[in-house]
Amino acid sequence: MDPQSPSPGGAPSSSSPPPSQSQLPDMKSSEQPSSPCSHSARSTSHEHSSSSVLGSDPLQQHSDDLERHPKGKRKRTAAKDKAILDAAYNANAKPDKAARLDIVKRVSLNEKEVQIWFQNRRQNDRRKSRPLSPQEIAALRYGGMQILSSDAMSSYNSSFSSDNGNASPTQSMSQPLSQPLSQPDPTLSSPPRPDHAAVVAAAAVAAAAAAAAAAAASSEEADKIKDTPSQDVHREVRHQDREESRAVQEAVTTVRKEKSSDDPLQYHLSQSFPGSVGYLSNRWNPANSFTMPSTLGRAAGDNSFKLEPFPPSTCSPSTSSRPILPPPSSQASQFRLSLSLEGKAQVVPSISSPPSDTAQAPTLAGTQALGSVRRPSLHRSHSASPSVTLPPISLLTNSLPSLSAGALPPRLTRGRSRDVHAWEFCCDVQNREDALTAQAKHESSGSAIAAISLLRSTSSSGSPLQPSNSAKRNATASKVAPRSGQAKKPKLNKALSSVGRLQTSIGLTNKRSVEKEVAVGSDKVKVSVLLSPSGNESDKENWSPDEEGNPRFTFSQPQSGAGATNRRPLPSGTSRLDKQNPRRTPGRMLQEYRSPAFLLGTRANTAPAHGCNKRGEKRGQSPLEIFEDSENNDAVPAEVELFMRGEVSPSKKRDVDAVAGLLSLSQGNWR
DNA sequence: GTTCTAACCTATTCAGTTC
DNA sequence: GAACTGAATAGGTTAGAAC
Repeated sequence: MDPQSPSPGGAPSSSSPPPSQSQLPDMKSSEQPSSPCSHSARSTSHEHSSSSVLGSDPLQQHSDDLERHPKGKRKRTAAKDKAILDAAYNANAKPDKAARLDIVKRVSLNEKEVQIWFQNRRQNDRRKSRPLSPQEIAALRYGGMQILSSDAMSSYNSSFSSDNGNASPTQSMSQPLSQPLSQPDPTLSSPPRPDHAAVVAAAAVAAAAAAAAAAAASSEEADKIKDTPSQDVHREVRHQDREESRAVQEAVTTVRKEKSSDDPLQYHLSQSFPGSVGYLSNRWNPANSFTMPSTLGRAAGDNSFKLEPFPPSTCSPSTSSRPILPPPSSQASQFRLSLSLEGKAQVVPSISSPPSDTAQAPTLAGTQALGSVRRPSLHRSHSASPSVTLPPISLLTNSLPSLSAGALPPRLTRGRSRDVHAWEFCCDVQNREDALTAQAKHESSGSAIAAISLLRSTSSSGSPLQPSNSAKRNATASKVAPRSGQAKKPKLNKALSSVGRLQTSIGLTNKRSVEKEVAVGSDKVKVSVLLSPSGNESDKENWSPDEEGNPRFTFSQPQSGAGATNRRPLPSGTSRLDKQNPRRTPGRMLQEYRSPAFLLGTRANTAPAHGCNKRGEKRGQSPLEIFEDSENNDAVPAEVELFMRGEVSPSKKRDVDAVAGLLSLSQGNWR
């Protein structure tokens, strides 16, 4: 009304016009009936708006058309009008018709515009006031930590969702493997099963017993952190006030800082909180647990990987995290691969170590130097004597070093990073295998085939050679490996990005890409690439490798029967995917399921090639060969290299040993 | 009970403004 | 030019009144 009526130009007129078009329809339905009354009032009070509203339609339309359509410009509410509207809104966010009319009188806007303004205002307030989602909160606060939290979340959730089928299989897989050697290892059980908090809790408890003392300090910190998030959530919920979420968060953060020392009890309370809050708190807790350990004390504690994720919600952060951490580090022995499968295999790990390296690498990758890390990861099998296993790893590392040295260290610290590393390791393994196979081929056949394979491997992308996939893959991989720095880096990048976004749809995209690639070419190279990306998505897959350092298991799983065999790969993959997804939309869930399946399939394609062919050969031989390799490796890394190089069959055997060993262990050996 | 009207909500688009 | 904000629209739902 007031001055703004400046109607002249546009406001008033504009106000009238806009309604004309948009409102015309509305007018038909709603206003016309009421028009009589409103008209009178409006006409009296507001000529501009009333006129437009009332219905001097022709005039209005003309003006509207002229004003709006020409440029389609929109008028912005004048400051005065806005002030009036704000006051009115504060007084009553949902004014009835009478109130609106009253407002219209005081403003240069017509009733419809006022109504829309209130609608938009309410909508805007809702957006601002609605409580932040845990993810949002995490994002705001922790930023980088989000990933971890997300992972934790994903894992945590996935555990719930996937518990059904996957968990058991995973457990069965992991347990048998772990049990013989590492029954005492809470970590082994826990890692494979991010599934339930209960399991995690149990593992955490066991681990806690061992590392209780050390955990105390860190636990306190973790509790503090956890507490803070929960508190924050509560506060935010309380504050649903119109304060902007940011302001609230800031306030919360400040409060946290002040209250850094909260009782662990609060943590529980936070968990107990109903609804979103509790959910948030839970997330926070897990996330914190994850983050805290890594961030707080143990930057170096590679072992934390597995452990951290597991402890998630249920377990007290401190206890969970620490117990977990210690076992992996201490346990990290190379045996793990062979252990479960065959009693001999346990010792064999040295041979298996190469394959296991991949697995190990992921596990340890986060933790420490590549070589050392890998070995420890392999060592998971507590039972396995670390000393013996180490040599094979070194051998493996020899082939790997370039790759491992570069990228691995950085991410090892975090779960995602694990995944990435795991992938890398997987790739490395392939590379290793590739190198081996390539060498073997070159040496043995040395013929055009090897050269061709190499060429194809170099060309990688469309390599048609699937049949000889393992070899070719290896060749490609091997070639890539040296380059691997390059090729792998990109992969890593993908993984990283995906990691960052685990929760987000990105994972889906990655999966899709993977699927497509697989479906199309199923080329070895493509597969490897896919794997790396999947690594992101496939925290699942990564998990399997990471936890047990059994990427191959994952491979085998797809083959063995994505669903049927409850072995890790599927369960872990599905469960995790599911778990992560569960949070997300069901649609994602589905996609993720698919993707996992595809991924599995992809891997299966890759792995199967290795495992299947080789298995058949090796199963009979595997043990013996493995022992030989292991022994040789143990004896002298150089000898191992010699094996790799000189022995064509041995090189193949390696692949077989690694893949087949893992597969056989996971499948045949186990059962 | 059905239909109509008015109001509301959510999601989205698009223009305007700011950096 | 990108990002943000706000105005406007479209589709849908619900409650009340009229038939």
